[in-house]
Amino acid sequence: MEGVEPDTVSILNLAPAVSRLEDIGCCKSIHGYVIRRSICGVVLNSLIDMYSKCGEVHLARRIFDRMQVMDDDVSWATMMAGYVQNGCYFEVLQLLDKMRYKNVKTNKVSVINALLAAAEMRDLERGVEVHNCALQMGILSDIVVATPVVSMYAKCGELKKAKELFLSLEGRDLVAWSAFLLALVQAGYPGEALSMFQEMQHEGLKPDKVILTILVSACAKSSNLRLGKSMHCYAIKADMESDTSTGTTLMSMYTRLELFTYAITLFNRMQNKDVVVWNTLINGFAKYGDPRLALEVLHRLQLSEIQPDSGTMVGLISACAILDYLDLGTCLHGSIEKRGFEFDIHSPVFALPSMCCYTAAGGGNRKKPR
DNA sequence: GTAGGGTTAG
Repeated sequence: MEGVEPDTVSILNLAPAVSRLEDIGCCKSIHGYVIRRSICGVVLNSLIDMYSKCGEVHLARRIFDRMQVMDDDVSWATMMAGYVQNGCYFEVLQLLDKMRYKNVKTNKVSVINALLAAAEMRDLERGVEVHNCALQMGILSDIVVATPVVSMYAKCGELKKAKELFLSLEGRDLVAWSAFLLALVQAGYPGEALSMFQEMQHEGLKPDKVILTILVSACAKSSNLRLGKSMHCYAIKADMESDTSTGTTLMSMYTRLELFTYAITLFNRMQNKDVVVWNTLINGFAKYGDPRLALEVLHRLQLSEIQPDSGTMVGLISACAILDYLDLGTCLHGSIEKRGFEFDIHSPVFALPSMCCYTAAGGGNRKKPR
């Protein structure tokens, strides 16, 4: 960028690139340039988006609050999207109130983000309000708007309404289907999700990675191993098995259905193992298999470059509970209280599992490993 | 310029 004076157009081009890099330093230098040149107007919307995508939503809000064009509906929608991206759902609904008060018009994007926030807040009343608003605006025929409406009803416990609405939609695509199938699984109807999947196939749609993860988790939850295996075959044929998320869900299904050899094979075959992959195996052994193996996997995790997190702890603590490893359990507990879940891999806590076979409290009558 | 879907554990 040396010697080049970026103008407004350049800022519009630069901001999305910086967002992808999530480089806060770049954000600030662009922002500084904007201030020095007294650039104002709608170009600042891209700065709101940029800061939000870099996780600095309070800085985005500062720009939003200082903007002159407070009646620009895109500014409001961008700010709302920023809050959703950062999990600040309450603030989205606050903005919605303020918009109404100031008579700013709602647009498709503000409606979508208000729906997402209402869903996460489990605020059915606000959700219905925004749904009605979408109806009045005549934008409900747009699948991009209708999909979050379906999710909102499902998350607020109105599964019947969600289903009714989903089935009335025209032009259901994979995203709409995934929202609906997930709603069924999360509401505790994995079997129904699997039968609705047949319906999806009749519409000529083929599952992508996202749908596949939902379906595999549905197979696990409904103990449908036959279908689960056929999903696995599909994943292999569609070259999705090596995908970390898909592989994780498959591993989880196999541990849940106690096919540990399958899970381990998948684990060993996986190229990019993140902490979730490790946790899945640890938790799988702890909950459905031999908890001593969970501790063994932990030992291997220590030798890798991956940092354990709170999900790792969940499996370890339950393994300690089953094995009556009171000393180790107490130690982990103390460490959690003291340091939260930010563990250093070199922490002595993580050296304990390898020697805990010598310190097992024993004597308990709880479930023992086979 | 802003915009709808996912996996582990609990």
